Amino acid sequence: MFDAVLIAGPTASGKSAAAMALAENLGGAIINADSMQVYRELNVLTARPSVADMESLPHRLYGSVPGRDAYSVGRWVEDATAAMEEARAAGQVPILVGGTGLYFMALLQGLSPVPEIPGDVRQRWRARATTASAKELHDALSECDPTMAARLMPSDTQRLVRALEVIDATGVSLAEWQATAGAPVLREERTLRIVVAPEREDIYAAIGVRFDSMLQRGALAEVEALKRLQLDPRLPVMRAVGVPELSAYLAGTVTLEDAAEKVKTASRRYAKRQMTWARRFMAGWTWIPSSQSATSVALVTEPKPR
RNA sequence: GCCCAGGUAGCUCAGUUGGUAGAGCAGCGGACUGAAAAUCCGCGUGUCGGUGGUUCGAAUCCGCCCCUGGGCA
Repeated sequence: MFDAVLIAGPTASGKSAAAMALAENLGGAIINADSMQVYRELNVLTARPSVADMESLPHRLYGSVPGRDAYSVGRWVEDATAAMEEARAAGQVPILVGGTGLYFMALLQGLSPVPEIPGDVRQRWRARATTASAKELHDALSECDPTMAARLMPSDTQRLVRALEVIDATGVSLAEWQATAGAPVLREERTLRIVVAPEREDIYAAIGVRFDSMLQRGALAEVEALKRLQLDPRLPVMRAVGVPELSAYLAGTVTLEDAAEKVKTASRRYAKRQMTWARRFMAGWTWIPSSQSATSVALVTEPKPR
């Protein structure tokens, strides 16, 4: 049997249904591998599994983190590792499903052992990034860490900030930290790896339909409740696809129609990025092109248990 | 029916005194190690509504026709 099953794929591809089918067949526990479905406040907008689904089969790491936290790959690897152990202890096969490619990579390759950056250092650079231009950040990085400065695009604010906080807090270049490979949590050959990837036009169509139904099921109320928490707009929850767009509508800046179009566009672009990632890093996985993934996945699992 | 304003990239529109066209958005490709649903990089040929004409040369000037919007009857 496998140590774990990994199911990746773009948004609205039908991964969750595939995971459900598999979990049922194998006696598995579903573990979330999606950076946004972990947030408590985001439910309909992130297409989290329904309450009925979560009750019928074991699910972990869904809505387990408060939006005020800035979650991270590092924390997820820890959480997922613990969740997998719990599943195995209960005699269940861990089935990790989600759209966050980086999370799967971290599990399979491990994360370089970069020390945790103190909150105040982190805050300082992030605050700095809101006032300083990318160019200024890049200049600052060139001063203290020319290696990373040369490696990064001078416009890549987010990575510049990361490089800055690391050199600032540890005195060592992020390049140097990353030169040390991390320890994989899972051995690739002991996993079943599946990419659910329907035709692009099918995904795009599904995205449109799905968002319309999200509106029906209370996406607006969800964003309204989130707004009431008055969280820092830079936090990950606040940047989930749909949150900024629907907030703008609630603030009266745009019509609902325009906001909805924007959300769909953002989702399409996200799906496209996910596909790029999958082509690059998941080439050796089992690709299921059909959107009838639930049944296909069940078939894939039968042939070769090794 | 007449008058006016338009018809240029999938969409919204630029296009100076005629030298065969370019922005934004969309779309496509790519990068990716603790914010990753993030962040960033790259890609612009399209009967310039149609058709005749003027000209060495027409998206640009002229005629006719078609379509859209507005006005007058």
